[in-house]
Amino acid sequence: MQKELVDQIVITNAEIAAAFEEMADLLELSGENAFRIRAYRNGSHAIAEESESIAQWVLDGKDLTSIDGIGSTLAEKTAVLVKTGGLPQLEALREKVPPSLRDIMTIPGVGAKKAMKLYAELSIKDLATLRTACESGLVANLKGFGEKTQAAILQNMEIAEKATQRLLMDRADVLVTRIKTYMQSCGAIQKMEFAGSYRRGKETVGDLDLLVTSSNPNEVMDHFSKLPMIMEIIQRGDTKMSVRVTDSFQVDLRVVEESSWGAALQYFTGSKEHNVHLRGLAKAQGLKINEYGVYKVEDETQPIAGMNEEEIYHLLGLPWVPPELREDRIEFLPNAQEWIEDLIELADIRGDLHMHTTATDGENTIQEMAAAAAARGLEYIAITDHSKRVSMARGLDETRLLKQWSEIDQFNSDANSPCWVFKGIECDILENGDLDISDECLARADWVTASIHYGQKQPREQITQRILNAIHNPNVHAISHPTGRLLSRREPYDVDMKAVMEAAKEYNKILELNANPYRLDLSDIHTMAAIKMGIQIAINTDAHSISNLDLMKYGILQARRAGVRPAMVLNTRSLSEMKAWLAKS
DNA sequence: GCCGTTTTCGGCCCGACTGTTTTCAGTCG
Repeated sequence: MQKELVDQIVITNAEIAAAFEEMADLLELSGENAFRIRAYRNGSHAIAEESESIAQWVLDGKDLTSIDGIGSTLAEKTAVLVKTGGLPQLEALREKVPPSLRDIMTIPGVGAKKAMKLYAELSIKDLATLRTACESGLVANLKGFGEKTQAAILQNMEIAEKATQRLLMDRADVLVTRIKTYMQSCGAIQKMEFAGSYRRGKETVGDLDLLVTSSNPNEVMDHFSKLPMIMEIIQRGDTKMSVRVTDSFQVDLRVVEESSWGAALQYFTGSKEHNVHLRGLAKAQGLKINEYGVYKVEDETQPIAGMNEEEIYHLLGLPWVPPELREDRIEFLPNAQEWIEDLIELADIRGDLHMHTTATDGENTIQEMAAAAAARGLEYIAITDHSKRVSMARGLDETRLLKQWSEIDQFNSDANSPCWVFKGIECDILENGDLDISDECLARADWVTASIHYGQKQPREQITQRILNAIHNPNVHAISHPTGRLLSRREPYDVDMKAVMEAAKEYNKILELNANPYRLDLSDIHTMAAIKMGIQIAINTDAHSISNLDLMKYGILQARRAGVRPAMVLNTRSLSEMKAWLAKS
């Protein structure tokens, strides 16, 4: 590929997706055909989910219509976006509909129709003018609005601003545990489960969906309404109730009959894409699925399934699909049945190959980490403290590192040691692409994982080349947190992951799936791409304390979302297999 | 605008809740 072409790739998948999402919003505001709007949203979603650079596809002349949800029109528009950076149709729509109306649509209870009505009747274009109009009572006078709507808009405006916040998985777990514990004291509840993106193990959670079975919904809802952390009850009907808890976070409660448990659990677990696909399959077989059960189209009075999820999937000729896979990415592929049962589980993990000690920025000693790992059933760990460039963490130079390794040798030689410790290092990849520890020293390590901590803002080619340098070094076994993202905090480095993966494949190097809920790096999408190429991954906690060893479960969740099986993961090997692997590489 | 074992037209998941309507539209998930 010529240099000029590389320079032209300025638009990311996320930017293309955002353009189509804006098209969809503006088309919706213009009152366009709902299916056309959905087509743009689906296209946006498909491009955001694609792990390879779509811009590169366009420049390589590859056929975009091979992506599900992209037809000839969206393919053409994508090409225009890539080549010109803009889209004439989007510009025209922005002239017709003020783009700031999209902000108004983020207010709960205000959709396209209401936003457009506010604009047409009162010239309201943004949140500020809307607030003024509400405060002066103008909005309540509009046909179809009224006092309650006006008050709700005022109240929900601040929520709209906070609504972009999503909870990390560990925070969501805390909420879930607290709510579950509280709800368990309600005698009217038989079954209870959190559904939605939480059950699917998504990297962040936008709200919580609590599903319960009971023959007395009112008693359940009364109990729920007394949940100590509730700030506001948003709505309450016969079977459904929505509340806002601390930090504006929304929790939905749904009460169903025991006979609908499976159907409701399936329905509310989602994702939307998975459910649309599933209903399509049902329809093709003359069946209809809703949250109450599965029905024959010719007789909708009596459900033929619905008690549990298994019977619903089996009725459609499918294996039960674990919630983590329900994103309509790989779970409906013809061979899914073969590997779904073999999906990785926490119990498959035999070791942890990334953790820190008191020698750098960890809170516990080698001995303490080893004992805690053994207590969690692990056979081995690798101690991978920081190298000297990471001065903030008091990174190790060669002298201190060799001293730590002799300490580990001594630890392993003790017959009473709780688990085996590999002599490792998280070696910094310096800004100039060199490694932070000499090759002579690295050659004496059992396990070297390389990662970037500085110069994260470097241009794509430079960052990518640094990681490639590390992969090319024969002493390096793995790349840790390959994209450097911190969820809700920091964007990933501008790195060409396709090039990284191709090099990892060629040099037989490991890519880490860092299990820390802030990182989850590799992402599920990148993990999926990596295993498809036959790259081995390692799922590690990057623990800085004993308790951090428990973060492994979040890495497992993401791996399951990517369809990872135990054989694809280095640290599912037994100690003897692991030693043999390291001896060869 | 997308898509195809009902294939180039005619479908596209569908039900609950709220506020406003007096039988339903808009919004949400």
